Amino acid sequence: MKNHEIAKIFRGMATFLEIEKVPFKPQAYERAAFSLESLSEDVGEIYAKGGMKALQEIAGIGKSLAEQIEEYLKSGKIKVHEKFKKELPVAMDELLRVEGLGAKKIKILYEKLRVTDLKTLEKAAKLNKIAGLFGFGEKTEKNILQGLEFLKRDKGRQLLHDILPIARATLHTLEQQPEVQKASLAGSLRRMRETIGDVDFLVVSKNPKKTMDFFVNLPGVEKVWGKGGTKASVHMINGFDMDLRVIRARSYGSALQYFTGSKDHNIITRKIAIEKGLKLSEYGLFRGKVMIANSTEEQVYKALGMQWIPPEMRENSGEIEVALQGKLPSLVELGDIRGDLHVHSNWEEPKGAKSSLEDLAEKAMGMGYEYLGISDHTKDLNIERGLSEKELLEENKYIKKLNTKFSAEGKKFSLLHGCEANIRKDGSIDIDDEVLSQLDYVVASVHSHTKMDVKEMSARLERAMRNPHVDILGHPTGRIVGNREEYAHNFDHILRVAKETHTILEINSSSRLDLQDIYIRRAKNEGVKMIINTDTHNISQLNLMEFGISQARRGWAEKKDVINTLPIEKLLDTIK
DNA sequence: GCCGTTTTCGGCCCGACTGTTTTCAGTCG
Repeated sequence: MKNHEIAKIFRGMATFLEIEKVPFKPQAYERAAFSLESLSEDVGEIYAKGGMKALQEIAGIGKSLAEQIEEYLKSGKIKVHEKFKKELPVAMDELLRVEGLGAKKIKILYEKLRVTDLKTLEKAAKLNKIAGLFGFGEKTEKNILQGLEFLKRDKGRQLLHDILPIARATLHTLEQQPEVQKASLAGSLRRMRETIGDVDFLVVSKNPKKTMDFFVNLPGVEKVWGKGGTKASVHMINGFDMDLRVIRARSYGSALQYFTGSKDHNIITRKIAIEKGLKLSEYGLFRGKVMIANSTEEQVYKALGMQWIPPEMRENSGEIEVALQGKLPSLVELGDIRGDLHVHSNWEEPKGAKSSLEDLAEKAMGMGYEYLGISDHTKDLNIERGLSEKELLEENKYIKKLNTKFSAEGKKFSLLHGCEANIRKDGSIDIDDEVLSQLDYVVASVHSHTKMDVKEMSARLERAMRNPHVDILGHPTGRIVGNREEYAHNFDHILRVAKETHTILEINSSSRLDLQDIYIRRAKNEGVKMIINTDTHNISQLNLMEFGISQARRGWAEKKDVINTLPIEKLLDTIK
């Protein structure tokens, strides 16, 4: 897809124009970049099909930008961009990551000191050359050095799974403070993004100063880098940032709406306010000086003429249009889930750390589940000591015995028995059909030979999905957030075959988060059913379900799209 | 540079904080 390449150039153009102090054009380029990135079709194809006219139908693209896109498609370059790059040949992306450095300062640093990247910046700062520049001072130079230090340890965006527990613990200690009346998570964490840049807290406090002092002295705080009357920001030793905003109780709703974002979602909501002759800020929705709505998010959205939008949807990917029409989907919730069908037990690893079937069942019952599906690895996967046909059948017998016991004890709970079979290189399954047919269900996953080309992989997945015993395609695209790229695949092809064969696509709740939200949305639109599983390898991971739920919600999935919201009989019917 | 059923011209999201250029530009979210 050329979309991202062109978007990146447009972002660069926005930066250059900002430096030149050209009014309004930077935003125009930013908007166009964002618009290209959220496009599901390749601009090359759009152009091939409909020419310049089709390009100009893309939001934020007019005559001039359409010409630039055409130029890029034809030559791989855009002249104006090349010209700007020549004028300011610096590693802009890299330098912009330094806290407090923006495009304009970077330009001065280049012109006066020939700073082109982080290395030359550090050198200039250490030689004390920055402090004397016009517009710079001692403090700025010191901040740049500290910014560079932090950048070295900065882990960048961190996994939601790692950050959420820390953030919740911090939220809890904030709530314990006697002067704190209300507190909430905000930002990308409240939207449950896959990765988190920094952690945002919102509090209402009877004593803002006291709360802020408490916050900047939390254990793990390495540096306070901003502290005013309403806001404090800290760097944590673990390499991420946390922000605290103290707000008044009466504007809690508008502040929560504002600080939850996303930025693009907010820009649109503010524009809608303007169209209605109103003004929206974190302090409220106003007509002139008259406050119209501010105490709850519901009030704010309602006054803008739309439904309250779940945070997971607030990415400016069409949610506002739908909310204005009053047609938001009713997203799947954690409470809708009746069971989990991707769970590994110690049957595959008798002396290892995995849990027994009894323990897993007990925990699942405690969580209110109606069923839990055991899906141990199968024989091709040596690392996890996958089960042979014989071992699977033994496990099957044992599970049947346990179910008899549960029912004798009057428990409304069943263990289901499946397996997570391997999809071999040629698309065959590593367990005999005869044995597969005796299980309640089969999850099939790719665990090997992931470097195939699209065509081979498509044929491989198709063959697996066409196996009549395969019910669920496990972690369908093979990605692991921040760790492994998805393998080459054609998602349209996966969807087509899944639809035809009634194969269920898994939403894996572990750090795979596979399917991704954009794929979930496409599966939903095609009517392909999904299942949210945890892929539990350790009993505590049964709790990961909430991450799969948030992923599903970010993909606009509803209860009806997710089969493990069904009672057991209907679930088994659907699988068959 | 884009956009429009109030407009083809005149608008374009909003506010806090910092440091430095004593009144505001740059940066951030």
